[in-house]
Amino acid sequence: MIAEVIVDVAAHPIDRPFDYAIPAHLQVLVEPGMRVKVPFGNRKVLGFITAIKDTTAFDPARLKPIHELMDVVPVLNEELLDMAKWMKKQTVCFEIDALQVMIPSALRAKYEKRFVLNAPIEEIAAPLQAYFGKRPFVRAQEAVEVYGLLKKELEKGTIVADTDISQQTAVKKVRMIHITDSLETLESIEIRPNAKQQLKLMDYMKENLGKSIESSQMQKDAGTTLPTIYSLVEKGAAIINNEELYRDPKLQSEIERKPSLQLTDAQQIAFDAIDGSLSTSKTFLLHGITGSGKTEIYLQTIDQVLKEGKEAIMLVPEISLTPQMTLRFKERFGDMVAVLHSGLSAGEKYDEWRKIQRGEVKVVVGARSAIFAPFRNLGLIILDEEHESSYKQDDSPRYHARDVAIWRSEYHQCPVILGSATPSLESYARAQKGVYELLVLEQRAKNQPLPEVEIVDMREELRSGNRSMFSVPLAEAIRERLERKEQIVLFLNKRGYSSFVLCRDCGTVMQCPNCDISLTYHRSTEMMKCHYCGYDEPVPHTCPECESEHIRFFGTGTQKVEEELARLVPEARVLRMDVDTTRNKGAHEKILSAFGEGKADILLGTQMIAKGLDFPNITLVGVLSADTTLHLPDFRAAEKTYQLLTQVSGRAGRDVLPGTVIVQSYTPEHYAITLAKDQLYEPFYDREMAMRRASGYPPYYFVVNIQFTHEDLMTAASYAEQTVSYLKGQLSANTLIIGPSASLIARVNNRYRYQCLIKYKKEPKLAEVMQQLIKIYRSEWIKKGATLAIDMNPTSVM
DNA sequence: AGCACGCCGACT
DNA sequence: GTCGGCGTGCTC
Repeated sequence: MIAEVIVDVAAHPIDRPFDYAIPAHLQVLVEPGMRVKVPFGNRKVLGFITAIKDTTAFDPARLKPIHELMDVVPVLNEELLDMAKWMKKQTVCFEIDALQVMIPSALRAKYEKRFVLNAPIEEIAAPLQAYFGKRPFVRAQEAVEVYGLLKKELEKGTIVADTDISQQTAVKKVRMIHITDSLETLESIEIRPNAKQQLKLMDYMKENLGKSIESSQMQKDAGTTLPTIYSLVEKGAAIINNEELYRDPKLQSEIERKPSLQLTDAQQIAFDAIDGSLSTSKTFLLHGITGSGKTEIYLQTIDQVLKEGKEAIMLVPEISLTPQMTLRFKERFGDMVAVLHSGLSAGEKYDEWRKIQRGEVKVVVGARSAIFAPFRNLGLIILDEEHESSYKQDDSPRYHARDVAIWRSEYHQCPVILGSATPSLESYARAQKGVYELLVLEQRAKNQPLPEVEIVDMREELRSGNRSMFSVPLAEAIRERLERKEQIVLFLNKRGYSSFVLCRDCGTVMQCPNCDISLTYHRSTEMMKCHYCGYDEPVPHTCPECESEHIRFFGTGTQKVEEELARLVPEARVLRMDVDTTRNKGAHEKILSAFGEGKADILLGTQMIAKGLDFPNITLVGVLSADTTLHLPDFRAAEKTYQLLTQVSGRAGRDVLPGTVIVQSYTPEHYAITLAKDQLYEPFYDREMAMRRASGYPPYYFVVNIQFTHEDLMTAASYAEQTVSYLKGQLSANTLIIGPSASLIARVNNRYRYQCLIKYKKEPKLAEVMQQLIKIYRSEWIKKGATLAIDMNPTSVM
């Protein structure tokens, strides 16, 4: 028997199966989808078995045997193995990357170099002996200072180098003590009268007959020690056992289960349409304005799927995976739900994943990667807020969860629901063409009116002498709400709004030495930081160029707004929510719940507050500048602005109190802003589609972005140039090839970035041409230190 | 990607 | 003389 293995080496020449002999003792155990340790060249690596076969095209005499089997149960099933092959083609990634992204990071390999003793310890140099304590090895990291000595031993063969491979996080185990349920057994046990500890523990056990208690807990409760427990275990009072434990099993039973809500007529129509197609691979686009009750439709559809004995995946963007959201699912489905989000530790994610793999849960709620949940009998996939760009992974494998969802729906013959108040143009266009079935919810579920939106022309404000970031109407509205004890949300687009340091004498803005981007001022740490490469340095007191002391912090970060707000309304209690204040685990939730409890009047934040904020007392939403996303050099700028404004407006007036939204803009006449005012999606769609058609962007054209980086500007440009002329020769005449041009941020980490763009409608040879391009890159450019990244269907082209 | 093999300059 | 620089080639 021979196994095809995809090894854990992400490199072009390695990106294919390698055949290995399966040793006799493993032959009954091996299955595709299991992880194995295999010899590869002169080292050992982890790999995935993708197939098992009887013959090989390779010289059978030179086959190496699998070194070790890592799993008893495959971590990937046949569906996911097939999908990896599809992803490799679809996204131009390494198959190993596709496989790795499907399993929890805890299962990914950890390689650690070690020096292993290969002779009695007395035979090695004396200074080295101390490094090996009782262990037969030292980690290479621990022994850097005696590297020279080690090298000599390596030559003698008294020490050998080795790589230890393990998975990153293990299954958590606890020592459980199962006390016998028979009082007679306990009473028949003889304990010497002077063994006070044992007698005390015996009393404890008699009180807890038949119970299973964690040993640490028992030690605490009974005031005893582990050896004492062991002595009673030996006498037959209890059984000791190491057992698997799920990390933090959030006491499901404490969450009160809640029944379904009554659907409105509109919800019912949408529900019926989906319910009638549960065994087809149809894709539905559920277009419902904010607050129209999409979630209730999801919940009831999932309920139907569960009744049929199938499973469901519910994807949400990471930022809207709030405790409120997960609570809602747990209330409905109890312990049938696993939740996967970035706030979990690797171990916790692994545990949630195992619940799915073992069939202990039937519903998964999670961010992008939850689309790979190893369900076997999938009945429904939902992508809420389907337009969100976070559904596309921005490094390899650059997959879009929507595409994976549709692939899985075909595999399982189950429907996909794409839900959004502001669908992506791609999805809406498909719905128009009848590829997806469009379902519309036009009314808010509680029938509240849409909030009133006022657009303030900031140019007027400037003209009338108001140079602050708060327009007169916004400032007034804020004061008014404060008086009425209502709550306010102020929203600041993060992009383009980081604070920087400017010298007022020479005009210098502090730049990152490694990247073409200005450094961002971080007040909490008093550091200047580069958001691209991580470079940081202390805030200077004088200008680094002209040594002037007239330097000032410029720009409008949330911190800056906070300061100005303090001058405007000193009495207001302000909560700030941005990357700085939410860095710690759970900080996000804390801020939100504090705001919900009315501990602050104003919530000030970036994108992350645009989602899932559902508090009845919010009656004013202010958008400080709607323009920042609008003028980015990206074909999706208008779409993103429209989506953001709609999303943000939806935060106001969600309950009985009517809401007002004030949007400040320097280009208030732009259609993305005027049409978002009344949530006129269709007109926006038509306008934007016309723009896309004219400029040759999705959904009219497919786009591929190819980016080069190199230490030398001219080299990067030259490879991009060569690529453009190569592509022009290979691709069809009506395909547009744009560039090469420098990327928006032309240098990151001291590497120059050049890119070119392919826009095509039909290009049957594309995959092949990309493979050819990779071959050229591999055979020539890679050696010269270039990198190449191909992004099929990028969400943005900046 | 790693790692070994292999062929030329500055040190004990 | 040797240590070590990184070019080249291979990995079932």
